[in-house]
Amino acid sequence: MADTARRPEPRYGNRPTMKDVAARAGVGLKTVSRVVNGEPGVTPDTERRVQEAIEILGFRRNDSARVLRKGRTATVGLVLEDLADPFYGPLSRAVEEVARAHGALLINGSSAEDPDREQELALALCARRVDGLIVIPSGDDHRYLEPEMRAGVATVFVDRPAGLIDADAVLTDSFGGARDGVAHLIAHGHRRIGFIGDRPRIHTAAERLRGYRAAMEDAGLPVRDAWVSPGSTDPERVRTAVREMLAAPEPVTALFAGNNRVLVTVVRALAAHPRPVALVGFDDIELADLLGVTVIAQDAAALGRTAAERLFRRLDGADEAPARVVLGTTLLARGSGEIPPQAD
Amino acid sequence: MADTARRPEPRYGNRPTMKDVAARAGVGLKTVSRVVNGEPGVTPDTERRVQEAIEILGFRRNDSARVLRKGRTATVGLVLEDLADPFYGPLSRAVEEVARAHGALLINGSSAEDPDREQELALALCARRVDGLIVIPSGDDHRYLEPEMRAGVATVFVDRPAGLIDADAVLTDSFGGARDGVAHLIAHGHRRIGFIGDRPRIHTAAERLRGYRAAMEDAGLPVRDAWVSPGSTDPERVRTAVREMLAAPEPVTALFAGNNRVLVTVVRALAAHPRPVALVGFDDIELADLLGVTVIAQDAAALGRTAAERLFRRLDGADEAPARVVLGTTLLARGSGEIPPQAD
DNA sequence: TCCTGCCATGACAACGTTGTCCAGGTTCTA
DNA sequence: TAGAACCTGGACAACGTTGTCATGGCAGGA
Repeated sequence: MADTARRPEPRYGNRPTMKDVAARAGVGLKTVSRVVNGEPGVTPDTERRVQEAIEILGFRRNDSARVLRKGRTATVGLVLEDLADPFYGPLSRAVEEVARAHGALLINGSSAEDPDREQELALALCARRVDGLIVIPSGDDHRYLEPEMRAGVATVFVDRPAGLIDADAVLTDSFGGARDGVAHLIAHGHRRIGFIGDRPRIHTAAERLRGYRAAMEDAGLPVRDAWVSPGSTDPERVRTAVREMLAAPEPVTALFAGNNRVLVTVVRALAAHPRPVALVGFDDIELADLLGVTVIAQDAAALGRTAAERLFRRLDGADEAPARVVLGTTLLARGSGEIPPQAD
Repeated sequence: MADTARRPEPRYGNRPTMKDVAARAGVGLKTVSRVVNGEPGVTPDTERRVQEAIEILGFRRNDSARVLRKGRTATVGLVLEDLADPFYGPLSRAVEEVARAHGALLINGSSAEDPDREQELALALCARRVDGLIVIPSGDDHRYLEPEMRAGVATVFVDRPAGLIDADAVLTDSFGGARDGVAHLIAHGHRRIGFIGDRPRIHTAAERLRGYRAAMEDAGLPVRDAWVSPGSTDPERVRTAVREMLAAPEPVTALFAGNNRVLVTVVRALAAHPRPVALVGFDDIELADLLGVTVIAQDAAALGRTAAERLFRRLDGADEAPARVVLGTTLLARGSGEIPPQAD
């Protein structure tokens, strides 16, 4: 027990190190390092002996130590809102593919739309010394990241811009998309259109609401307070909003759903409604084609890919000024958005 | 330039270290460590001085170094098939929540159903010395993980069992679920039922096919070769399979879809078909309720949670024998599975 | 034969942190 | 007041790897 007295916990289950391999192969430590990393300057015979020792001992290089020495982790962090949301799956996957192409791994975590949790996560990732950070912000103040960014952590924001700091952002044109969607409804004869979105705290939600108002204004149409939901993705509140808008003194004949969560609930609510109501949603959702739901589609994978590519360009030394990239949307007409206004 | 000659790359962008903080605060290195880690034995006054220095320099502890020293990374790896698949989102998220509750971060990667890529990823995670590994296997030989597991990497397999090694596995009862689903169709009068699943290489796919055959046999029904698709989730091939089964000499009156990918394609194909065809699918999918699709639902989040809890029990020292946990399924009757057989 | 130069190899320090141990000072007790 | 007990603080080594540099052997040319 004496010789392990200084080793309170079995480190990594007492794995063999390069030193052990070197001893076994009867070579120096650095030679093992050379073999493991495929560096030149090792005789085939020596290499074979080292490889055998590696095999026998079941050695695997400890990348923690490597990282400490090299100063690069080959890891990027992704802070998103909820990995379980079908919108973020493809985004995440796209980031992962780009990272993989650059030999990097991905650590990701969900903020659950909680600014404190976002900060905690992002800073934990910085403590791990990720080379870069991709953040889908929940909060609206990202000054806490300034020291990190100054210290060299490349950072790109996706889906929503950073708050109170100057940083790269890759966004979908929420304003334009919503305006197009609402204009589409107006073009099909609607004059009283309801908007149900997420909390206006969230940048995309605010932008989409702004797009809705712009389209109405462009067409010279008024917007009644009763036609705009206060904002929440909670199914119960969305259902209430739908019910109230359809029962208002000036009832809406069409609805615009501000994101995928809201959209599925609205689709369900309208399915139970006797009178046809036109509907356009922001975000495509699976099987929306079969249900004939017209949507403003955004490309989640493209968001992720674009952000990741920008991140790696920075990591590869590009020294561009922070910029905002805005991706367009696509209107997919499938029926629900082309229903004409129905009399009561 | 002389003093940086030995430093070819700016490590972590030249971040301050505890040494720098110590110098600034006029204390010893270890005292900074104590403050940072909230260890006792520091006067309030000293602590304040250190905190100030930390603030001014923008110091953040380098967890890479910490990990090297402590031998634990507080990180678990998750190897899944495709982060973009809506089935894996909730699973991933559930794992993340459990990890978070244990103070660990999650590195995840997609194998894209490629055994080599699965191995590459899993071993890369082991090289990073993740404390534990959760794997949704793509390959059917996991002997490559044996040295790692012996070396102390806790490993739990999810959704599909490990191949050729003895390890924990958390599975859904694919056999029972499929048998129940097919029995449900039989109970509604069907005698000629088609099965379209994924490649039988995949354990769950094989089990579901077995469940289908068992249900048919239990009912004394024959299974024609033409009723069983060779297995692929490729939409084109699924559509072909549907078409051929409906046009076979003994055409099927009902279909069983082996997973969510197959199911959406089958739903689309049947929507375009003139005659009603009964359908039950494995895996619930969003909006399936509105489309009236009867499914055998499995709980992806429960899979992830159960696996992660088992993993952390092991990390906390539990020394149980590897076991297999099987979670049940739920039949959700929504209409498509209750359509009676239709004459040609 | 001797020298030059190259090549394979290894010794050593350093990356930034934490665990151990010791020193010096203070407080309490006999 | 001496001694013990305690507390704060710091020096030092170690974690496992990689970059730098030195060394020794060997081939080739003069």
